Amino acid sequence: MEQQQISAYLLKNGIRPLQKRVKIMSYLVSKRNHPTVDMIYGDLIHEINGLSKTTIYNVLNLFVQSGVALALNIEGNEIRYDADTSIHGHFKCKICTGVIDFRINQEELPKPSLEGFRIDEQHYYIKGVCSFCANKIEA
Amino acid sequence: MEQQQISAYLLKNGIRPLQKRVKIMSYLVSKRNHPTVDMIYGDLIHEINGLSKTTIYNVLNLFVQSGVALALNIEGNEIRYDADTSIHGHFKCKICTGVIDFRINQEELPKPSLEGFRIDEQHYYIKGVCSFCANKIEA
DNA sequence: ATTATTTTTTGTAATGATTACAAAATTACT
DNA sequence: AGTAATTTTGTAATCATTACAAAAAATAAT
Repeated sequence: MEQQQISAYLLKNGIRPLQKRVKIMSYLVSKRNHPTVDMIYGDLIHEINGLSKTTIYNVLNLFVQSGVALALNIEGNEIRYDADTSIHGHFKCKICTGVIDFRINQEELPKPSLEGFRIDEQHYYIKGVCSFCANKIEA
Repeated sequence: MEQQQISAYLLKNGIRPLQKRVKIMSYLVSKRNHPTVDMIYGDLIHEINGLSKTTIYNVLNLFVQSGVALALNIEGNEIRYDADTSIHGHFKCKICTGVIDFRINQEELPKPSLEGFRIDEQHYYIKGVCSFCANKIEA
């Protein structure tokens, strides 16, 4: 996606499209790697002059509050971020620690009997070993 | 559940049923409140003489590794523990911060197309506002 | 354009949860 | 009981995240 499109997207969601915000969203959208703050920082520090880790925290919190990113809590010690806010599941491999998406439809998700509850977010996480790592173990 | 039953259950899962382990498992099973370590510590410190928070961490990690407890990562800053290892979902209320179970069947969960992946754990979390808190807001 | 005002970013310090580790205590074995 | 192995304890270290005030940047007003 072009920076222009990113800017328009942020603006539409009530976020002023400042340079660093656009770059961070751009990173999320293009990489699709469900990064931690450290991963984003490690990559963007080379690209953005004088970037602070605090800024990444600020911007990501803003993104989550504004609904343009999801905070994934798959493992207790790290928060990962995802710019894909549509319904989908996440698989985390115990070996390579990578997180990958898998498609699910809203209709597929179980409808819990939660009478009178307001549902804001639905998260479906699977943990295990990905096929690539499973093959390596066998071999 | 009686302490005897807890002991037998732990033993069956390869965990030596030492006193504190039995008490902590007993707490999880009877309370069913998806506690954090601090919640467990705050409650059991009165009951168990000279209990250390580190012990709770050790024991819970052992429980999770041995498969007799689940670590829930619903929110990034806290791990909650659940002795119910059967398939079920969790709802976390943003207002009262409480976590409650809801029933789902294995068959209801979507079957992702993850060819060659080994699936160890499935977690389904919903965040929102529980009916009790929703009523209070309206009123 | 220049200045003033608001918003954002920065950097350091504080917080809070979890882990590391060595000593003390407990448990199991002979 | 005596010894070895395991567990628990308590403090210190670590790591991710947040608080906060100063600096910088962006926006609005003159």
